[in-house]
Amino acid sequence: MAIRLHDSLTRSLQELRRPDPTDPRDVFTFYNCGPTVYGPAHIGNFRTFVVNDVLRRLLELEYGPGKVKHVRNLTDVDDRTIGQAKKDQRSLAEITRKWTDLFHADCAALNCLPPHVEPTATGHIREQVDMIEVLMEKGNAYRAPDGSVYFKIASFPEYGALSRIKERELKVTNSAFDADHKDDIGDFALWKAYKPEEDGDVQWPGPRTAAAGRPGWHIECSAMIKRHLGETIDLHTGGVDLLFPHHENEIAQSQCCNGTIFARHWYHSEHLLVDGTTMSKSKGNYYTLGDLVQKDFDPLVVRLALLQGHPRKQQNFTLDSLHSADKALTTIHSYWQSLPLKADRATAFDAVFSALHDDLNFPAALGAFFTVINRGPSGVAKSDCEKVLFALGLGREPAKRPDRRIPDAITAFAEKRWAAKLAKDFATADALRKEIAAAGWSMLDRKDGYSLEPLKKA
RNA sequence: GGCGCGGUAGCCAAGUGGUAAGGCCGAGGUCUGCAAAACCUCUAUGCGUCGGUUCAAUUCCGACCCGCGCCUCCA
Repeated sequence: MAIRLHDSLTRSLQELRRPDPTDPRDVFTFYNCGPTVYGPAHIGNFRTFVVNDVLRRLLELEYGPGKVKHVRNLTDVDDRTIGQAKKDQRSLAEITRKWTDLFHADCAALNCLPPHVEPTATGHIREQVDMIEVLMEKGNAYRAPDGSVYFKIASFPEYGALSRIKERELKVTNSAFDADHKDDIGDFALWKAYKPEEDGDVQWPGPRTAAAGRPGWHIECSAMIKRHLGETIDLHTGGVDLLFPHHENEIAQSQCCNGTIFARHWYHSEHLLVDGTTMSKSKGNYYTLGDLVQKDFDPLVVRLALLQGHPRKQQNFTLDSLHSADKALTTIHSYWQSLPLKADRATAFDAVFSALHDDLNFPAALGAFFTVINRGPSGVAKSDCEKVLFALGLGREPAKRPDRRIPDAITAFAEKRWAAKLAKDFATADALRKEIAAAGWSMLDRKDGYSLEPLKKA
């Protein structure tokens, strides 16, 4: 069953290329623009990474193990990382290490598979400089008076094909234009000359004839892709906001440098919104995974919530959607656990996969999944269900909520209530239940005993 | 202004030229002293508004209203 995905360049549904199964060197090459590690990623960022994670899982299921190469970068040098290092009075490396570690922990909590390669911008300075030099030699780039290097978009007639931007509407003021020493407002930096007052000790030797400094943002992806995946890749993905200018610029750089098609397929996922608007640090209206875990939500619940909207549609994130996902996940897992090992209906979940393969239609896939669930476990094999759970990345038991020590007073109340209940003194038992609840705990009775759980926060 | 997306039950959300998947909430029920959990049943004659095409439109076309995103920080 072929995987079809919306392609941003042609704005149509296109089948993804299937690598030759008999040629071990022929793998599907997949690049996903990663985070800038200067602070905690918010769940809007994670929507994109979760969507890409499901995509990667589907590709591996479809093409077989070892037939997909997934690369996702870490942007560890740019205005924001440098700015954060300066603000915290730490080295750039310390700052990016710190936030990279958190990012990895969050990804693991969300059950995202690590990409096969996770290159960093600072680890590929040489590759970036090499590309810039080629672009300068070919006349696609020029040195500005301050020693920076800019890409000349006039040298690339196809510029704007992805974003359909032909004439740039000049919302930008002329002062910004002048300050950047560009020939044209649309030109963008490949290399930024070192500025002692801003850049601290962050600098590298530049391309020939250029000043020392650091790479511009866009060139890192072009260079890392070339290095790890080759000059032409099968799929390039990211959030919609990267479509312009980032991806447009990547195309310009790579195609001018390499003289070949850069990416066969472009895919962009839409934004997660909060209160009907994009979440951003400047608005302060964002949640991190940590925020939600503190509210007692399992990261896997967050993952399910992120899968409840179509990835190419904006999705409004609410705490309510988390409660909904929490219940739904419980149902999914209890169904999964109830399944027999063997079964006679191997095709039970076909509708789930066809929805997934049809442009990652998560809502339809989840709908199909629950339709199977509602039919009951009869005839459905655990292993088939596990394949679905693997694709969705929901296949592990929810992490135990952080065990909170049960206060002795609560234990005492519980013991008393249990005794009262056994003695059929229900009035006392009910009163004690209320006491326990008022203290923030919930007493769950079983046949032969009870357990205590903290009441969920709202 | 340019480019793009969306408006489907209380909330979220898929979808089709022939009269609406699924999840959450809610209601009722079974089961347990109660509570929780689990399981069963029920919940849109209607899909932003107004026109048009059609035997038939939520689905196609047009206009309009409303919301959101991007237009060089941004998943």
